Amino acid sequence: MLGNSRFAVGLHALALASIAQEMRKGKPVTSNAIAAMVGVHPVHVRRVMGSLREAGLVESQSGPTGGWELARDPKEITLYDIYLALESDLPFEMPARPPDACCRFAPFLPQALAGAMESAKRALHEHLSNVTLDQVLASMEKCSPRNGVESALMTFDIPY
Amino acid sequence: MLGNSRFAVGLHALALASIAQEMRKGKPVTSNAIAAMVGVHPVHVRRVMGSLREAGLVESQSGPTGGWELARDPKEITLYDIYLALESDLPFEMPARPPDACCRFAPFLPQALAGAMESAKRALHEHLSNVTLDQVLASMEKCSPRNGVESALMTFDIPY
DNA sequence: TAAATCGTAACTAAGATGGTTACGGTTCTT
DNA sequence: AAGAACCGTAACCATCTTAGTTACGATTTA
Repeated sequence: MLGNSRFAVGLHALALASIAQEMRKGKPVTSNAIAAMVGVHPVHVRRVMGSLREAGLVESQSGPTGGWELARDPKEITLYDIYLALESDLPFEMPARPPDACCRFAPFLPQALAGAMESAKRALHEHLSNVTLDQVLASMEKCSPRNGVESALMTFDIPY
Repeated sequence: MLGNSRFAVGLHALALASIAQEMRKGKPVTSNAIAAMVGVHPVHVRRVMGSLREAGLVESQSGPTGGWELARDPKEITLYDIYLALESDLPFEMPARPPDACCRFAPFLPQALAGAMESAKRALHEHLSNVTLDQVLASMEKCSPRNGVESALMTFDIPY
């Protein structure tokens, strides 16, 4: 586990924003709608989306008719972009140890360990930066009957 | 970050046990020694090592001359073995949402999201299961001058 | 002006993490 | 047999993270 749900929430929200953008031009998705659909608190959504906005992935608008919109083409948003916007670091960070607690018999071991952690991060980075939001959405269409998506769109306007 | 230090601590401890095994046949490493070298509390070390023992990676012995030893050849211990022994799951789990909070406009989206998470886990799994403890130790020798390791071994018996 | 939205601070509850102490069980040495 | 050096584990605690909740202000639309 990641310890938190920011990545999953952010990915879900971006997917919703992307679908909404395609289906209801000009009407952004609100935090409340995202929150209800993702199953978390609207304030939590705004916090996550705030990070995504800082990263330039979404834009927000106040007022009625306001909400969240993608700031980029879904083809140009990778899972790594999302991860980086929402988490301080990839997993497999070496925890910083107090200097005097350093391994006393070999300063080379921590270095080798850090190398192993780094290579895990690299592998992950490589994968995440090769999957786009667009691809995730495409996989949704693949695993659902066409009419399933159609009818789903009909209920997109239900009030939350 | 992983949220905790169990993986790093366990990897460090296993590396120490492996080196000790090679250098001081029959004299296992104690929790206290590991704790001092890794920079954490001895009880924390025993907790982590306990999980590694459950996974069959190490064995422990009580009494004076007791301590921790590898239960397997370092060539037969992968980073994935270690990770799995110490963490409940790889990162990128989809958080379980309450059923009635499920995305109401498309049950297919969560499915697609889960697919993206799964593929990240798969990529990570593949990498971790292809790196052995042996390789990590070998990389230590590579990045240190030979006499560095030699002199390091001299101080391995300092009391903690 | 009223309503709907984002922006954010503040507070809280719950859980994770790891340090610390304590005590019992093993095993070796003498 | 005694004592010392280990591991095993429970119990307790402080700290941090996470996310829910409330509240209030700013913005924008109708």
